[in-house]
Amino acid sequence: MPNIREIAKRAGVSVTTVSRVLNHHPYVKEEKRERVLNAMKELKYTRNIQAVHLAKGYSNMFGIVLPTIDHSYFSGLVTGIAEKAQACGMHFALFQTGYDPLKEKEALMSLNERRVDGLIFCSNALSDRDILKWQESGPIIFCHPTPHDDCSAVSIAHDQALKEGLHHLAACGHERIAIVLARTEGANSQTRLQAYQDMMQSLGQDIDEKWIIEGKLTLFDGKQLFTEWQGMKNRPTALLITNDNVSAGFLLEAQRHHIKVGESPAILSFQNEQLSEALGISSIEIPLKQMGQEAFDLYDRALKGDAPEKRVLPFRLIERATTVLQNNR
Amino acid sequence: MPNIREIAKRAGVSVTTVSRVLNHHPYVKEEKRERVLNAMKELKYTRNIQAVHLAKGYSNMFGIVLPTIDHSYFSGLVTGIAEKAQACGMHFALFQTGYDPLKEKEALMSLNERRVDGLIFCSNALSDRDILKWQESGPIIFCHPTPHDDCSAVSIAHDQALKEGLHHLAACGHERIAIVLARTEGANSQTRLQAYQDMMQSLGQDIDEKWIIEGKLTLFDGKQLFTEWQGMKNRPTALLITNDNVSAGFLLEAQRHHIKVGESPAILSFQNEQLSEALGISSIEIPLKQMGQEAFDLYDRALKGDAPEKRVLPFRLIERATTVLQNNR
DNA sequence: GTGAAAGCGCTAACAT
DNA sequence: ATGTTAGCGCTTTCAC
Repeated sequence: MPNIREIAKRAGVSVTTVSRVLNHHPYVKEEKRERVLNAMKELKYTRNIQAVHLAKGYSNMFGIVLPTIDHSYFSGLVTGIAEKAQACGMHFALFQTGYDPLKEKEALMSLNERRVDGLIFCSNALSDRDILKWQESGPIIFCHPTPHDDCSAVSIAHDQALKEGLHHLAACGHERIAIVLARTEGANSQTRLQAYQDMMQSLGQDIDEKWIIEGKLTLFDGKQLFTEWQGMKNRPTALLITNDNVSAGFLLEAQRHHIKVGESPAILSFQNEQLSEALGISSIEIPLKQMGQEAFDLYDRALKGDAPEKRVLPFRLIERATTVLQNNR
Repeated sequence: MPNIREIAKRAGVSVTTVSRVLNHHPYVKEEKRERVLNAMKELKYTRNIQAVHLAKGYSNMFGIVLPTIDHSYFSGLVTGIAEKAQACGMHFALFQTGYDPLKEKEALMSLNERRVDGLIFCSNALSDRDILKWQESGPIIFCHPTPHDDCSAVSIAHDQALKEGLHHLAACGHERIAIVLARTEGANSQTRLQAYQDMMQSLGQDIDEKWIIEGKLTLFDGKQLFTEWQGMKNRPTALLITNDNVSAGFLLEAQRHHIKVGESPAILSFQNEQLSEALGISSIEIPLKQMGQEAFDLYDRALKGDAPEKRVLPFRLIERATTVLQNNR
């Protein structure tokens, strides 16, 4: 593995010139540039990126932090981030946390010790505030609404989407509406629940505490949810489910049990991936790819020193078979 | 950002001692270790991992190369790899290629310039042989059967699984069986097709060239496949589909068209993710997580200089509703 | 335009 | 046990 010193010797120039060629610096005579390029070819030179990193002080590498990549929500988000990153010649490491605060801290450690220049949090267990303490080591971007104004974030207007969803269910004739969340999150969960409670109150509907269901993320969780729903004494007639996989699991399990259409609860989902379209599940579209792209853009701007920015993306309610006007309730 | 020199000064020791403390070297007096640790705390020291990488010559970082993370096959595989990697304190970068050879080459470049110590290829467009040329820069692992004996690989016995699948379909009374592949791959595709052809011949069934279908990877592709199937003059009565998402798309589209059970073709799928269970699709289980774990293990061993190794994991045919005994064909 | 030389922050002989 | 010192391979002033 030759280094630039050897290339310099071979080409009869200084290491500086070699470095200039390497970095496309303009001030190099064409003739010398050629000589250097040839020497590189002959010696099969490849730069040692680690040395570049040390000398420059950054690595063009960032980290994506998420609970698990094995879920369409997050893999969709990552795909969007990756597209843009790749176009900029940036690389990224993946940190899977399983919502373990310790693992999230490891990602923050990687930022601290400069393994990555910055981090994009797709979802986090630690509080946003705690995470932002590490910002002096590099930019941190969130993919959910966050109240802190010293950081950039991208998201849809979750509260508004939730309200619109409830509105839709109400318009379909439902009053006994349950809400199904992915997990118990700190601040976000609170605001969402608040929106739910406000909305239900305005419908004049008391909330059964069993109607607030948390910790549902996968298809399997959705199947279980159906069983739980069956076991409820005070069954909701509609479910607002914050993830397509859960909705699909619920619906498929309902079908497997040959639940009659009239008896199955209405389902309004979030995300709108291919699966919910194929199953005819009404869903509020979350533009994941775009969200990922914007997240990267925000990261890129933060790197350049731009001021923090909040971006709110549009959502769209897509009506399908699981939410239709009810007359008999 | 203090460096070890400053820590050394503050603690009244040499940089070597600081380095030793940092690397848990045994030969350090407890008292000095304390002093160093204190100095670190006081100055809020964190090591610069880039400098460590340069000095050591490796980075404990590898790359995972795949067409897209936004597919349950690959995200499952990555999850398995990540679990093991994380347990070893290793990090990884993701390279999404979309089966673009140029992008695969970029990943190989990253290996070459030591951004990563090695690569795990989940699936590749370039030939295995071409990829292996880069092995002098670091270990390369494949996640499919490969004939080259200078590399490690993990997979299930694809050919055997395919044969067992065809056997099963034949046992259910099918003779006109189509095969649906993810894409036109070089060597792998050939051997699979060979297995298909051999098997069909032994069934005494001529193959309609339209029964060999390629380029199907997603749920959406599966929906399209149904339409294509409907349009065929010489319709197969059974489909061997190499991916659950495609199978699900096909089945759901069939259901949407109210195809009667007897008229819908039998489906035997591969992968066996939650979705195929929920939909009652017969599927040949591919132990993705385990495959990922083994892939990492192979990588780890290759790093240590162990000899290349091929690992073949067990598969399992799970019968469900889409493959049942037919009497009327 | 070009080059000498001083880092970047850490590791690892080697000497003591 | 501990310290001195020479790298690791590149970038980047600064002077010419």
